[in-house]
Amino acid sequence: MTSITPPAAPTSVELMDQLAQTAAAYYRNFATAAAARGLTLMQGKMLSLLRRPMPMRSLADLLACDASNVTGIIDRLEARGLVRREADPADRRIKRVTLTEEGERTVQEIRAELLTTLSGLDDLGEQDRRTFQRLLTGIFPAGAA
Amino acid sequence: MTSITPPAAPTSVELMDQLAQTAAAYYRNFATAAAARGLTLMQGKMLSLLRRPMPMRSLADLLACDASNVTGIIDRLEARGLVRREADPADRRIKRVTLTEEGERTVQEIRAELLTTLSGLDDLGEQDRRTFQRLLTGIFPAGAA
DNA sequence: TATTGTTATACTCTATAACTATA
DNA sequence: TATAGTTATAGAGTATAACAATA
Repeated sequence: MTSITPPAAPTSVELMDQLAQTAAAYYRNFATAAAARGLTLMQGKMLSLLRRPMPMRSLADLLACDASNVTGIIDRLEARGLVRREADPADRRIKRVTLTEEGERTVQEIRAELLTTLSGLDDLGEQDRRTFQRLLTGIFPAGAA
Repeated sequence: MTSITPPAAPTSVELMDQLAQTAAAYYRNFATAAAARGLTLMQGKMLSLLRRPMPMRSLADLLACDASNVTGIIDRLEARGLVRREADPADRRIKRVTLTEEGERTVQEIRAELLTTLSGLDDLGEQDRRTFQRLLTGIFPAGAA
């Protein structure tokens, strides 16, 4: 046998553990970028969701949390001038949450800083980028990701 | 031009957004598995770290949080009989946190349930497994992952 | 002097339940 | 009746500061 044995492919459990490490690192870096602007992780996540004006209810659904939590988080973001509550002309029960200009700026700063911590992404070739996207989208059953 | 244009490879920003989705899905599933045993996300994470007995201080470092937080979380896990505080014979300042038998069982149950939500992993071939591991370990700079 | 762990404090996040305004 | 959002409440996570015990 002169052939070189390739390294064993990782098991599902090993991949799960690696995914846990990566998910933890992602949130650690996200929280750091948010904290640099005086925001908590949840406040930063909330801002990141507001690419378009959205009802409080939708934000609760996206965060998979109770609607009552959103009230407090939006309260604090509004007090800091990062978001606004606007009336929905079509349904007066609904309040649309909108980013202010400072809110937009803050989101962009957080995303830019996070992107620098993900420097490894820039070095990937086209094939790796396609594969990575396919793998990331495919590991959780439809609807869970 | 009769050739088929391949789909454009995702940009770094698109991959970052996909990673955010996947990280969120991971913790959502983890929290669900922990909640099924009456545990919070942090309590579940703490148990998962205890593959070996560890000083409180090490747990704080691994969770990237202040040491004072660990006291409360371990208090609640100890009150439920899932962990024990043991003296370190070599350094009496240190308390080693150890899983009880029920704690071990609980960790294994959570991991098993989480693995079923990651059913997509089982379908990956050897090449995809190697690539996925390489990509997950490479996107954060050394020390941040 | 430095380190480990705890306590006290204040703030944030979280789910539950009850409430209002609107549909 | 049902839905959107708020309030009140209690429990959990979080950082800061101060402390006791040990190194």
